[in-house]
Amino acid sequence: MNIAEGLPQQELKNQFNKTGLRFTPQREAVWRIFEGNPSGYTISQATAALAAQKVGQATVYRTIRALQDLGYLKKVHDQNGERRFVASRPGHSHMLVCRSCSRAVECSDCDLSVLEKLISRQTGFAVEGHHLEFFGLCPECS
Amino acid sequence: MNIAEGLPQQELKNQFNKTGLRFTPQREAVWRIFEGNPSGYTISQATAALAAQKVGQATVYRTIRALQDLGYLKKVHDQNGERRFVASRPGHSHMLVCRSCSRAVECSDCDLSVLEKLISRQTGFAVEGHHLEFFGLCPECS
DNA sequence: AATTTAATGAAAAATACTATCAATTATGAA
DNA sequence: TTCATAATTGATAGTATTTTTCATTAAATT
Ligand SMILES: [Zn+2]
Ligand SMILES: [Zn+2]
Ligand SMILES: [Zn+2]
Ligand SMILES: [Zn+2]
Repeated sequence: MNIAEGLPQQELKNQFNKTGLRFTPQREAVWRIFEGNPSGYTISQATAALAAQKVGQATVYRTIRALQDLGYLKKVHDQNGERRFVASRPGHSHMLVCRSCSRAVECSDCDLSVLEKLISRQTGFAVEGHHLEFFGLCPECS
Repeated sequence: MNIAEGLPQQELKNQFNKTGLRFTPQREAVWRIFEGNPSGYTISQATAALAAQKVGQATVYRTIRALQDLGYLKKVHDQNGERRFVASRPGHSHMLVCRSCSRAVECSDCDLSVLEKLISRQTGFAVEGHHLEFFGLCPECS
């Protein structure tokens, strides 16, 4: 329902360590800018913001990928089709993205089983999953 | 329900002309490779395939964008996250993409109104639309 | 402390995409 | 047809994005 605010750094550190990765100051810096901004960042915005904190470009790319893999960042598309990354909880969910301010809210309600069965019957596909993203206006922008 | 096969070239020509564009041999060549392949192409696959037909790279980019704008190509994501373009009918629809062969099938059934209302109530967002993509195994790959 | 392993970042390399523009091709009016 | 007009093409150059390399640094382990 809500984006990952106030996520204990410890959880993230543990998740990194679990896979043999280290939760370095740079990686923490990357996480912090995302955690603090519900509108997320495009890659170039993130590299710009983090350059000011002396985090190198390659590290930004690598860390965004790692956070994605761990499920703490999800990809969304803003109004003009640009790809953004926003903080999220791991696991399946859907994102709502504001077309005005790009604020993203995570939503874990997911009942597409009826639709999936219908589509499965109609097409013969064995449907295994989906990606679903909503867009509209957030409460502030309405 | 089904991808755009056997689409009369005339319809496409008319759509191009309607906006002052010409349906040139190059554009027809681009359309034909997509029309003939339900798995679609990544940009680089398309440029490679069309280079063999003497269609330049810039023309491929331009034509893919034009076909997208007209609604005859839609963007999907294959199993390893790569962006592909596949033939489609204009208008809102959802794509099912096979995780094995990338075959895509278009599905126009769309009843997310209940879910959208639920999410709207829960988040305060004025939901205006969505992007939904399914993945699984096509009949051939099952 | 010494050893091992992972991470960083500057730079280079590889890819992806866009813009330019002279030449070509289509369209339509006279 | 002929001429003028407008759109398209594609080679090339330019820009942007992403990945790789690798010497150095930092962290963890013994
Ligand atoms: Zn907003
Ligand atoms: Zn879902
Ligand atoms: Zn398949
Ligand atoms: Zn829909």
